[in-house]
Amino acid sequence: MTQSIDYKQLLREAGLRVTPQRTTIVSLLSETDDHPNVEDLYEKARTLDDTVSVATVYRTMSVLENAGLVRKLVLEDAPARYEMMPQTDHDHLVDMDSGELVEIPGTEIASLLDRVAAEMGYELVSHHTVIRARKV
Amino acid sequence: MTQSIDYKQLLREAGLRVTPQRTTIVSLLSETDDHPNVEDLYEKARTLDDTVSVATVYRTMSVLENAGLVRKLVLEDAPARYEMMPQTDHDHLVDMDSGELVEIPGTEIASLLDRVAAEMGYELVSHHTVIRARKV
DNA sequence: CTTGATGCAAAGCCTTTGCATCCCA
DNA sequence: TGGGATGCAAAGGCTTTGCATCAAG
Repeated sequence: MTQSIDYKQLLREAGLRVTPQRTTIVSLLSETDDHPNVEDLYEKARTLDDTVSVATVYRTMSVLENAGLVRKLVLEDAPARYEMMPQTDHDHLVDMDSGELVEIPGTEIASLLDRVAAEMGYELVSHHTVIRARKV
Repeated sequence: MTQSIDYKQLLREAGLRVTPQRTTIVSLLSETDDHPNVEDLYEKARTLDDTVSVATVYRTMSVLENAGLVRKLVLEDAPARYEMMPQTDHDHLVDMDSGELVEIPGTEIASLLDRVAAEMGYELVSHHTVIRARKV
């Protein structure tokens, strides 16, 4: 059982069509610790399958996001980045000096926001928290 | 002493040049409860001063943001919105049904994020939290 | 086969910028 | 009067889309 098959199953189970392009993109995104943007993914995908187009990367990210397989990270003054939907809930911190994107582990933030939303009469659907910070 | 003068002083005290366009834009932004985007501001400004250009609105928002007078709100799939730098710290909630942007009062979120950053060895510079939610 | 997926290139949207002119300090 | 601010229009960066073709189911 190759890893490739796992990614195909992931797509299939989400009710999505399995194409070589989608399989390539999902495998790249699954196997990186980065939070790549579309250009990153496009360039890496090209080295594995030179038929992939940027349009397909964009369309695939959109499809994957709607299917709940991928999370889109919207940052200021930079193209969106993506990560596979995290198993362990986390938020993000941008190191202002290096530009690095660091994951903030834990559900502490989520549960606070959940409570805050509830207190305002809302049910939280999702949240987006980005901290900009510098190393001490 | 008119309000107009207050806005001019606000600019002057920030070390910025006082121009009719900036004064108009600051007054509009100060007197609204909305969180207008550039287009909103441009259209409103036009009704008061038909010399204002979109480019100036963009440049003014950038200048005001750098001066710490204005906060930029970056949202998904929508142009950035702006608000005068809040006196009372707050975050934002997007009502997914109405599209309305609601302010979340209090510093509870900020202090949690502050602590979280510190625990990771960082000093928080700013944070950006947007909750997407539905009315219960 | 039929319908959705893809590649390509063009278009779209928001934002920035070059340049000549203007005007605040 | 000098340097920053403005208007205009063009360009830029990221993303979406129309259309013909392709291929998954």
